[in-house]
Amino acid sequence: MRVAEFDREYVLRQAMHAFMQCGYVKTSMQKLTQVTALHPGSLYAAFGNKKGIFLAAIEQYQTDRNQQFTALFCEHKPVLPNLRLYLDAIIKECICGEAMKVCLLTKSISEVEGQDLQISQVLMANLNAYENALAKQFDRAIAQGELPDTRSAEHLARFLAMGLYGLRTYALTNRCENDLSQLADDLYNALCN
Amino acid sequence: MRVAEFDREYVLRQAMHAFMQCGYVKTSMQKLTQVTALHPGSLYAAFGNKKGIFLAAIEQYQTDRNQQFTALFCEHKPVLPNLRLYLDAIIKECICGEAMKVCLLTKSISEVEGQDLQISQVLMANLNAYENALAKQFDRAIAQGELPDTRSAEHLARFLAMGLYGLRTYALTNRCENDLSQLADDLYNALCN
DNA sequence: CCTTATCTTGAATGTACATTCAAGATAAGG
DNA sequence: CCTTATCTTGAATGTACATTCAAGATAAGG
Repeated sequence: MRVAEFDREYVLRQAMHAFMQCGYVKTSMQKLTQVTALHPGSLYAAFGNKKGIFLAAIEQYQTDRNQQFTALFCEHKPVLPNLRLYLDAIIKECICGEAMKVCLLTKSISEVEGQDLQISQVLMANLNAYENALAKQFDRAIAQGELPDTRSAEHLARFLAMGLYGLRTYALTNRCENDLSQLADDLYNALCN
Repeated sequence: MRVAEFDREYVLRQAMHAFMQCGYVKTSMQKLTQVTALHPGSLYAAFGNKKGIFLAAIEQYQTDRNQQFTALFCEHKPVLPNLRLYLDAIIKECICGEAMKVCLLTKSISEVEGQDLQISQVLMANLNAYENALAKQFDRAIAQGELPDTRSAEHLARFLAMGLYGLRTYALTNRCENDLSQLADDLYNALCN
């Protein structure tokens, strides 16, 4: 007879950004109450515990990323130019100092791998889904004759996923835009030549 | 008039493995006393605090990796076959479930980036040194005619570094040896073709 | 307007942790 | 063998943290 007041998406996006900035362990409940403007009791009522908040934030992250992805790789258009745009967008994220420069999924799996099986499995599932989404695009590119069928779509997707994980990590050591753009070019050429 | 009893290298390697497994924050002093078989007082006397232990462990890690690297890429031999061996060695590390499957430097920079400037800078410096070591090898490969000089050694080193960071992260999501070997092949071909 | 189920509040709790320190142990110099 | 500087020991300390819970607030149904 009283309804929850907060905006779940807003709360989860705030939590998501905190986790991207500080990681899972280092993001304290106190910090989460600050960024969400919710009191501990409310957070625990809504999500159970810190792990519950984290898992819900991962879900929100994946939802948002999916939306961004399907908006860019819209059907009826050639794939490769969109891939270029996608790479450029990622470079931009890497350069701006914001939290979005990291991928919550890869950052988190690197952190919790070997510590929390449940979280690891959720992250692996999400990353595999991402790879499959990439493969779908390569499938389309091959079907439309944009790419030869010498390498399978899965093969290409795997390589691109690896490259993007590496690109984001590399950007932590070198934020020179030229160097990063060149790496994106190399990646593109390795896939499309 | 009494000399420290413990073996510094042994202690740091034990600490190093703990940090690789659990990360910086999640490796407790209690865990460090366990794996090093040293009491808190001794660790604090020797390294100041937890951060001091971590920085010393990073130094040990870099020393060990350097030794492994220079042993493999010995002078007087062609570079490219050694690069292949190096890639194979990394794949092996990724597949075995040990702590060595992660790179302490990239795992740590992903964890502490934005939290501790001093540690970040040490890690960045070490990763840049690694990239330079790779560039040196490509320099030699170009000079010996193993590679054309269409791309600079720095350029090739940057791409390989990115690829290896990505490969290790990708291996956390997919431990299939065939897939990883294929990725290593792709990486090699992107550099050498 | 009143009831009541549900939500919000924030102080209180217990635990895990990094760090300290005083007492005890030990090896080198004499 | 004795002295003493340094090392080792491990219990004690204070802090940061995740979580709980009882009291207060609020909105929907009647």
